[in-house]
Amino acid sequence: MVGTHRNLRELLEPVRIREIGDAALRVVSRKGLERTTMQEIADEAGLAKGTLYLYFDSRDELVLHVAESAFEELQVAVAEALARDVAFPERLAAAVLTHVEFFERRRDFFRLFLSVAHPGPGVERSARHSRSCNPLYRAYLDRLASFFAQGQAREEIRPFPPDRLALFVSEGIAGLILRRLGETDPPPVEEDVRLVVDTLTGGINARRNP
Amino acid sequence: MVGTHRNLRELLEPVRIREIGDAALRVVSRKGLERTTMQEIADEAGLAKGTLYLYFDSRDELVLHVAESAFEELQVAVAEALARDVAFPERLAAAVLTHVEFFERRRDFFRLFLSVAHPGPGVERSARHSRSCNPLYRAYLDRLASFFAQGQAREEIRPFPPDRLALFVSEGIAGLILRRLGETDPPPVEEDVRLVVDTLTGGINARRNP
DNA sequence: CATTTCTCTGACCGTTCGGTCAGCGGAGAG
DNA sequence: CTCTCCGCTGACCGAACGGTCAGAGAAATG
Repeated sequence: MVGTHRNLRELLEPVRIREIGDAALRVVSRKGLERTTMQEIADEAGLAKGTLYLYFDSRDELVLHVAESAFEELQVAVAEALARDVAFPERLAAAVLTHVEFFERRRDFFRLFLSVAHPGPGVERSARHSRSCNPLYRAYLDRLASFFAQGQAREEIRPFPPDRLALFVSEGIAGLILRRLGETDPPPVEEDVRLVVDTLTGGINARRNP
Repeated sequence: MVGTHRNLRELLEPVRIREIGDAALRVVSRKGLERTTMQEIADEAGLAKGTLYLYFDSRDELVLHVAESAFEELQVAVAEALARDVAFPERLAAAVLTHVEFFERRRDFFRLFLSVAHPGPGVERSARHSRSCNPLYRAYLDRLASFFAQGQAREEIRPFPPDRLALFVSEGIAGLILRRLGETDPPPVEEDVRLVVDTLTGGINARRNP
């Protein structure tokens, strides 16, 4: 019967895609994006290399798919924190906390996040690795920038270029997270979050009147 | 005469090492560290690939040598700014300015700086690319951290963990520089420097009484 | 049972890269 | 002019990677 075949394929394909994607994420988190090979993803997924090409046209397409999924997850989490209708410093704190906690939960995604955020070469494109996922990081930064712009419109924060500010903050946080992931026993999340939030809200100068 | 031969070799070796190192830096700045090949460095230096191996044992050793030279140059520049005996915010501003200007002058080094700063893989070592240059970035961060620690001893800045603060600031600045290098017409250096310095000294909150 | 129709496999291919080495060619010595 | 020395060359090698494809093998069909 033909219907059975259709059902099997339609049921199997999403499962395989998810299996392969999850395996890819695990391998990337261990080895970094550049050193992740199709063979290793296949081994991790318990499949043969050729099978990967039944569900993805190329390595780049696979990476792009995984990156898109993970970025969307991050977007949703941070957007939720930014959307709460509370005072500005609280929203900022919530966003930073969400950000750090997200990568604490999804350690496997952070390496991919970094690889996507920092485009490999400068001018010369045409890599064998996906360059096309940059827009994902751009979109992520834009959301943060518009948050700052919104605060500036309400005259709650100083008129720095919002995109520059977003970049500075985002990269600073990413640096802390990267360090955390390398530490066997990182300090509590709240400590790093407080550093960022306090610095941003009040600077690093000692309080004259505590 | 034997002396002539000795002189030639002793004179030639440092020159070749410098030529090859400079060529490597140029190629890395164009293509990124991962995509820089020995063949391309050789072409850039006007030599054959085999010649590189007369002066360096391996690709990793070449990269390490170039990274060490460049990091030392950066260290000297920033240390100089940090050493001035002026008030704290001024020293900070000078350091940030020096940092940004250094990479504005030495664009060719920044890509290598990034590759060295962010260790490729997480746990698994044994890459074909040099992992041994991480200490260079660590040393760089330590200097910045001790600057903050010094300020804390004088109770001029708040008691955040100095190494964390250094990391946050350093990565934030690096993000801004990376953006600048990608822009065809970046804003003046002073603008980005002011963003960082003002944020660090006073936070991003709008001044209540300007 | 044979036949058809799937998914899945892993040996294989072309390419790229780090690294090697037999030998070239010019400069100096006799 | 010949011989020796030596910095330099680039063809070559093996390893590793992304990607392919003929066919194995299970499952459904008759």
